[in-house]
Amino acid sequence: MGRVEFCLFDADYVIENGEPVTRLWGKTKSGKTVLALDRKFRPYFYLELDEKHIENFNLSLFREKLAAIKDYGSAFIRAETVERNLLGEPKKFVKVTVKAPGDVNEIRHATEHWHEIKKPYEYDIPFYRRYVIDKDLIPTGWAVATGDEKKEGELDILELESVHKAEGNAHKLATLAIDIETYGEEIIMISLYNHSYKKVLTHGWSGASENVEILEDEKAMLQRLATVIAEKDPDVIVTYNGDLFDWVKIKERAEKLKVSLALGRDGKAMEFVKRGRMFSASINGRLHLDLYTFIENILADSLQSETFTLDMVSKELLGEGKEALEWKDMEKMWEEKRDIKVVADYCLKDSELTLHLADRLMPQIFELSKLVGQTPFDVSRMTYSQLVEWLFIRKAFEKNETALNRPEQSEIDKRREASPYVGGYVLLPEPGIHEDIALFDFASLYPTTVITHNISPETLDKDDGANNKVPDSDHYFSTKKKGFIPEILEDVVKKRVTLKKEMEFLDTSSKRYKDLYSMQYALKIIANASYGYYAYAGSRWYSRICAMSIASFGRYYIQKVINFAKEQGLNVIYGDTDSLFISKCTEKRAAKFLKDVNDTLPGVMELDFDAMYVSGIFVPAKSGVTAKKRYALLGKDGNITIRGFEKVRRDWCKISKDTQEKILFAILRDKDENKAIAIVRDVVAKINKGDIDTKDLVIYTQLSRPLEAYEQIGPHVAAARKYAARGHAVKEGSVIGYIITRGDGSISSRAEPFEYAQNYDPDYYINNQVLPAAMRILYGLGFSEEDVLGSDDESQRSLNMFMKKSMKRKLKEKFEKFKSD
DNA sequence: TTTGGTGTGGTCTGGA
DNA sequence: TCCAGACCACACC
Repeated sequence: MGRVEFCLFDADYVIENGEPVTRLWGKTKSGKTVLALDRKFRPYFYLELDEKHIENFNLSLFREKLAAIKDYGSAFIRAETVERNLLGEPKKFVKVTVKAPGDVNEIRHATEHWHEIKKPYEYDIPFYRRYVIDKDLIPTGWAVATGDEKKEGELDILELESVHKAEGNAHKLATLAIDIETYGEEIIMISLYNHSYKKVLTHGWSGASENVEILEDEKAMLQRLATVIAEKDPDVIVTYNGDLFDWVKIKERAEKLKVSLALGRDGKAMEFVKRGRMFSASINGRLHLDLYTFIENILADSLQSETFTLDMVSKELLGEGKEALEWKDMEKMWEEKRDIKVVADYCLKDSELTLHLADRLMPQIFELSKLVGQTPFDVSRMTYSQLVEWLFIRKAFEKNETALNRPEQSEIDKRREASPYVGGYVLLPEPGIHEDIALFDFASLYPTTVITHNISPETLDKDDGANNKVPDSDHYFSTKKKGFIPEILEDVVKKRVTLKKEMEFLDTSSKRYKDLYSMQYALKIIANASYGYYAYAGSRWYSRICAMSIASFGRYYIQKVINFAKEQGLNVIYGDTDSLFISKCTEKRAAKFLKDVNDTLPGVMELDFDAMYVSGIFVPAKSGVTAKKRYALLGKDGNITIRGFEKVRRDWCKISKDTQEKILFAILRDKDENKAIAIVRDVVAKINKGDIDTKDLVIYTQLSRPLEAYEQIGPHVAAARKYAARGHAVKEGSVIGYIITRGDGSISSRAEPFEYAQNYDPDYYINNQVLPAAMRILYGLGFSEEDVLGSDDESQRSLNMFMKKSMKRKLKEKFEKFKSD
């Protein structure tokens, strides 16, 4: 009997002789790979008993009935009655334990309409996830196991006797990044990269180059891939879009060329596992991380990249992108079998960047994995709602609560039809330039509201709740017992506060700081997503009333704080949902205000001081009143924080974004309006002259639906159609980069995918791009287009196009009115 | 498979 | 030809 400690990095199961064997994949401190097998654990689910029949319920009869289900007789292992909570209420269930995972659904369907049964529960928890939850194991954390050890080939196998979670130090998983290049159907190159190994596999051309290994043909190259993976034996294989591209291609070609790619540690081939509608590439015993899915699902909102290509994301996250190599040029090099080094370097760079991204993102993924309690393979592919949901499911087990069922499609449709409820409060900003701005915001407003007011489906309208009524609503929440979700969130929020406190005293470049940062970031993601989860149509713990109540409390608190500030004679200029801006404020005054406010706030609700800003600007919207959600703030360090303006939107071209930013610097930092005007004139002149880098003219817009589904053909749709016509894959979610070219007809008809654009329309870029973005700032400061452009004929012509006369008059009226208000 | 509501603004479309 | 409203994307929190 041996005892092994290991870092648990993946879990799955296989069926042997019709019975499931749970497999835990781990890595010991000394770097040995462990495969722990549990042959005892069995799948189960619950059947809630109908109250009307509980008195007459006879378990032995029930067992007989179960045993009589046709064909499944041998599948049953146990049926027992258990008491557990359902939405906080104790209920009676039959726990049905079956032989194999595949039996669960069939038996559930066979039994759910029996008269003594009210409803089945927890029948759709995948078997290995059930295992990890029930055994209280923490993936990417440590486990200690006992059992009989044996060796099977290279693998150390442990026939599990027992397994528990354990405290453990940092682990060192061997990571390898992979990337391929294709030409038509064919794979022409594969690059592999880790910290001590760089290799490019290719075939069919000559010319030696560093790190390049030339194989006889594609088949030999794929075979070599298998041997390299076997030799390097990585725990983690990282790709960028491997689920949808690299592994799909590799599998296709391997099948076509009849190469067996036994990449798994159990000798099995890579296979695609179904996850909802998508498929993920899975290699047994190795963790395949596809960074693209993680970035798209979780990080996208916090990135400013226009597209989430490896190049763009690497530039933003690592400060280093790819070498510029045109697709067409690369194809030519392959066709002519020359410049092998150029192509090889290019391919190697992809896997290098992928590895460096993994170094950066794996800590975050692993922390999420620990927090949610599921494997990094799964967690790295989850959306926000799934992360929250799986955390809740795990906590439900711990608290003897029954996990609620996923809604049926009909129920989802019904929920989607519900009209929106009222959300956050946005205070109309004071227009113009302000100085000495203090910015405050609530620390996690919605999560702390949930905790403070015990907002949970099972506390809703329970007991009397007289002292816990929702503002502007008849609903209330019981305060007698802590709710299921408030309890979870309290844990999350408290942990995060503790981490942030420790971080304050650390050097931001230290290892410890970075670890803590990843941990608090994981907690933040969960806390922030939990509010939306209540109102999400696909949610198990769906409660619109809870969501509405949270928003209502939120409005109450921010308005309360705004009013309090005003009573104190402070100058509130703006606020959005959980924040407020106060101008003409000193740091000292801000500190006093903060303390006074927090003295009045109940529970864990807390207002935070964000920072002092030297100045800031709010400008009029098209409507004539000051625009909400659009402003710029000048920090003490001379940096500018820009929100909402064109500068931060991907559907504006770089030249207009940069121009707008320069203007904001000129106005706020240099306080030089003439400089701002000169900037605009200069850019307009350059556009007219053709003195512009075409890259700066590209407008990026995402397709939010399939190409055929559009009622209105906007520029990005028109460009996408042309792109598709040239044989490119265009689908829902694709980001189209296009340029508006010269000619007659609508803007859309002149939108060309930027790779194919032959020219650009200076009028469009002046009148519809640069000027609107620039005037957005300058108009509110009293400048007209004439002031900005001067009166030389060329500019005037542009100007007249920009502002049709009637339009000009109307806007001017609105602006005058707005100024006098 | 796409957490919620609030808000701005561009382009197209079809009726006057 | 002009214009309002619909459609659409993307920001903020």
